[in-house]
Amino acid sequence: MYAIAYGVRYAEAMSAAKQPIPSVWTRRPRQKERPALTQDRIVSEAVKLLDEEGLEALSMRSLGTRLGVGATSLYRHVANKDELIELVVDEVYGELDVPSADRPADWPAAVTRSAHSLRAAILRHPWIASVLGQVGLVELGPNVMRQSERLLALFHTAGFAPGEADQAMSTVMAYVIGMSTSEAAYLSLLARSGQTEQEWAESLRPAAEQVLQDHPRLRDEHLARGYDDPRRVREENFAYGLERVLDGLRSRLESSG
Amino acid sequence: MYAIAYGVRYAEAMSAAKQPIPSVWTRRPRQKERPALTQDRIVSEAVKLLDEEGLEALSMRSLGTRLGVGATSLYRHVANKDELIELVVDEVYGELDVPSADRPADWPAAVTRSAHSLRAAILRHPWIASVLGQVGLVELGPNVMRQSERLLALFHTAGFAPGEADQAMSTVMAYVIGMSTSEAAYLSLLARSGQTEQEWAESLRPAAEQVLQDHPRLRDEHLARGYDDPRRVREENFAYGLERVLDGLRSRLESSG
DNA sequence: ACGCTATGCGTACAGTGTTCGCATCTAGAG
DNA sequence: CTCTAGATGCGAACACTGTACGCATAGCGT
Repeated sequence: MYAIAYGVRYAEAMSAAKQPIPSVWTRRPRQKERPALTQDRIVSEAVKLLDEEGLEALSMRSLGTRLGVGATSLYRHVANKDELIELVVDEVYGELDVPSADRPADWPAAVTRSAHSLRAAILRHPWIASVLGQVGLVELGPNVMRQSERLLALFHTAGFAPGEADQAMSTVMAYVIGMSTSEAAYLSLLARSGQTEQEWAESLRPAAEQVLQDHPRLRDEHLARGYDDPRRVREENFAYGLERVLDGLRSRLESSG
Repeated sequence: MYAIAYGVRYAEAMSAAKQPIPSVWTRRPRQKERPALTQDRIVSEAVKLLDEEGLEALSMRSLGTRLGVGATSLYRHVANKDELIELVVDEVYGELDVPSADRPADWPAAVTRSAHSLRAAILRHPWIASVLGQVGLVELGPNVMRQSERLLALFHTAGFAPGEADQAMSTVMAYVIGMSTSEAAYLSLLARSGQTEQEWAESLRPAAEQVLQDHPRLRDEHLARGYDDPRRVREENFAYGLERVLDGLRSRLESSG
């Protein structure tokens, strides 16, 4: 498919070369037709593809096609698919909104905002749940480092000592990632099923109730909130846990400083 | 390979059938030679394969070979590779040690123990990090439900109201999973590199120090504890965060009850 | 005008998950 | 003991994957 398109483009270039005034046409035709394949373009197109069609739709060939390029051309700018995925993860971290550390007393609000921003990014790109576990060294990505540095600043100005600030940050990050990736995995499954959440829940209800009969406590919890708007429930659950985590950190800060 | 083995077995059965006393030999030869392919056997062999050779070594064919069986035979007992993975995840949850809810006051100790047990299971099977994000509905697995029910009991007897106990449990689970899967992902990468952690750290040091120059706060944190035994550091980090989470939950319990 | 280097790409290969239809084995009924 | 129905194993085949290799080309510096 792209081979045909390329053939056409190539023919145009050839006929243009026959013109007596080559300078204008031969100088940089490439730039206009194809904005030059670059790592940035590959990565951001990969994110788009992942958002639109999900993780299993990302292959080197499909990505190449979207960029009007052969699959193997990508390997000039990216070592392999794993590296591409590392880059994609770092790209997503770039979307975070971490406030700068101004007034020390505001740290809980600032961390809360960062946490919600991370959750939102994960839910915007649910495929990241499947991918986070495969990437060993996220920590070295430039965006990850930039945002970590900013987040760390919040904990430092809050009064956490060096050596402890990192632990506090990791605690919050672990909570947010754990909570959000589980949400994202669920939402991915839902999306793959093609149903709305209501339909899905309804079709699952008989099996669920069957299996909840032997688990009274799970059943009680389900009955307590199982019929509210699920999106709202998820947000409340996230906020609840985040408050507990921040409470725990705050009390530690007060008792030690 | 297994085709040859099967051929031999088959020939034996045929020659045995010629004997005048067939009863002993023809009755149930199958049972002894091959313990009958069953879903349980498939799942537990898959776990062994994953532990020994890692996630990318798990294919239907390789798993079949280990069981002395063709790849496609597995599909009689398992719908999918995805389903196999769901089963495998549930199997791992079966290893958890969640104390039963006896004395209400002991809940922080009991939850702490459960948390460490979950972390240990994840680190014993590091591949689970890569796989957790792919499984949408872990919650319905029988082992997951059993352990959740037990964990929930801890929070109920602690005094958390129905509707809140689930939130408290999710908070702890999210923290533990977030922290442990990130550890596991790192350890998987390390294992794939074939190096010891010291070698690995040493070979990474120049690049790391280079990149830490522009991030003074990350650098400080690194210098504060970067030279201790990394395993110990990870355990301390985990314990620190867990204490904060439980503190937050405890203070919530005291202020509302 | 000429060569150098970076870039694109077609081909090929080994390996994947999964479907299909055929052989075989096992249990139970007559 | 025989016969049959259903469960189980399996080889071949298909569409698709990531990626190594080598050749063609483009654009730049001389």
